[in-house]
Amino acid sequence: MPVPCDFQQNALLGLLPAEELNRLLPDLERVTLTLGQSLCESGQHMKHVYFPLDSIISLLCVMENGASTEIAVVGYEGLVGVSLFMGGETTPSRAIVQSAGQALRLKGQLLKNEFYRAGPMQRLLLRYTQALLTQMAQTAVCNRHHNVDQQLCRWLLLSIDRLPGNELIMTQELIANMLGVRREGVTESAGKLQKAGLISYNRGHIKIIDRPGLEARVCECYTVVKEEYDRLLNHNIVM
Amino acid sequence: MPVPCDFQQNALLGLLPAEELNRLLPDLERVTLTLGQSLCESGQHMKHVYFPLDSIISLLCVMENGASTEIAVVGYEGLVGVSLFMGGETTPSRAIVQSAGQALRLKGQLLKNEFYRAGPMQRLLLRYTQALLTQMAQTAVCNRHHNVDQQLCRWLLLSIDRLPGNELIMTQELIANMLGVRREGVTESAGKLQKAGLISYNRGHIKIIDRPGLEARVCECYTVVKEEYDRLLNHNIVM
DNA sequence: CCCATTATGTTCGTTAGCGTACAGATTACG
DNA sequence: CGTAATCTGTACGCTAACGAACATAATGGG
Repeated sequence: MPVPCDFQQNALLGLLPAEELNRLLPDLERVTLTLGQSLCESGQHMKHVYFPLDSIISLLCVMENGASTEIAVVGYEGLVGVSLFMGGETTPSRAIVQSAGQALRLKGQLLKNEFYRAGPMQRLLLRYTQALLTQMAQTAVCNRHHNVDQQLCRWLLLSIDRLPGNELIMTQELIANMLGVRREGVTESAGKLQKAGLISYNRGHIKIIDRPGLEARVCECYTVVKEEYDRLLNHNIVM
Repeated sequence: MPVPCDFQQNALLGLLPAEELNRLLPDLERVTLTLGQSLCESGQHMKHVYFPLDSIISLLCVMENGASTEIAVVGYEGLVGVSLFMGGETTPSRAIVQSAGQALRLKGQLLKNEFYRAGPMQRLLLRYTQALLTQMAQTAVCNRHHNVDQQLCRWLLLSIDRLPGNELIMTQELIANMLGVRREGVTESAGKLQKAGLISYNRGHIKIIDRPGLEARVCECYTVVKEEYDRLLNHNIVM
């Protein structure tokens, strides 16, 4: 008897018609992801795709000298492993667990089988991939034109949107890696936000106190991405 | 009697099996694109998709204040309009003709019909979209970590790879818009390249003199993108 | 409880790129 | 041909972010 899976916590799975969902359900395996765990190294084949529940995964572009930048973030609204059904099998980016938690995983081949039925699952995954495209594009322009203060706000909001509570476990060092800036820069920006009473943190625990305040400071990039996700994945879709 | 179309100039079309190609051929319409022409405005529905032949199209992310950054470039190796078959119909980015020339265009609905046959065309377009994802991701990290000199080299190489000759028609002002930097910054970087004997230009005409020299100066981002395109689109693919 | 480890705070000189302003130089066009 | 428009070159002060170095503070394992 299969352990009951709260698949609806993942928005993509929740959008699937019952028929498709029932086909997948027996093969969805619940796993616990730990902070810093790698789900996918650059150029490596993935055995599984992951549907996060309350965990968050960062997609990072890592350069030869070790410097990195987050190009997208994936939570309950998405899945990790689009390259499997897109046909390339691998990607040059890494997938790192940014916030520990649960996810449902599925063998890559089973996802591909479902995808190639060319039914609702395919259309859903493609729209999700387009949303991911938008997030990457907006990250590129944000990296170019906005300062660390704004980017930190964006990053905090994107993260907290994908978590059940209002607290995240994350050091400034790690945030700096994600944003591709210095740790000291994050310390300074975070200090401003704390002084303004928007967040409070100590040693790897960041609490969001005044979310509207953060939204008032964030650059447009956050909103653009959020609205595109809503448009592509959140409304009544003819499957 | 249809005008013969040199469709093979477009690599995507050239990779299609005869059957698929013959189905599309009658509906491919040759058009001339002029510098600066917009093929797609942010959030607007596209009537057609475009398969560039010798033209180049820039995908730009434009912000509220008018500042912009190029997030990807499309030439003979690709097509403009992935959002049509990805299901979102629109995207928040603009598509601007960066180098005048010819393209084949196809009514959006016809492309979608072909895509939904779930055959070789679908698999090809999806792999192309993944290549585009990589280009965007690498652009994001390049914007973060590399200086204008390196980015200009990358931009020049990406452009010249998509052109028949070794000359491009492009002012420094426009390059600055693409890279999302000041015009003066481009003037300075281009001056260095000219002094080093790698390029020569005057008033909107840039000639590549020493391509290996450019490759020696460019950041890894160029190579990563190029190799990923080759891997995804250039080898013997089981259609 | 102590000490090694890890996280955060602060400083300081350096630099790349910005914004602005303006001066030549080339082209387009009436 | 001559004037306006466009393109390119150069200069200058300013700022955000960098790199490096070091201080303080909290945590956790022996």
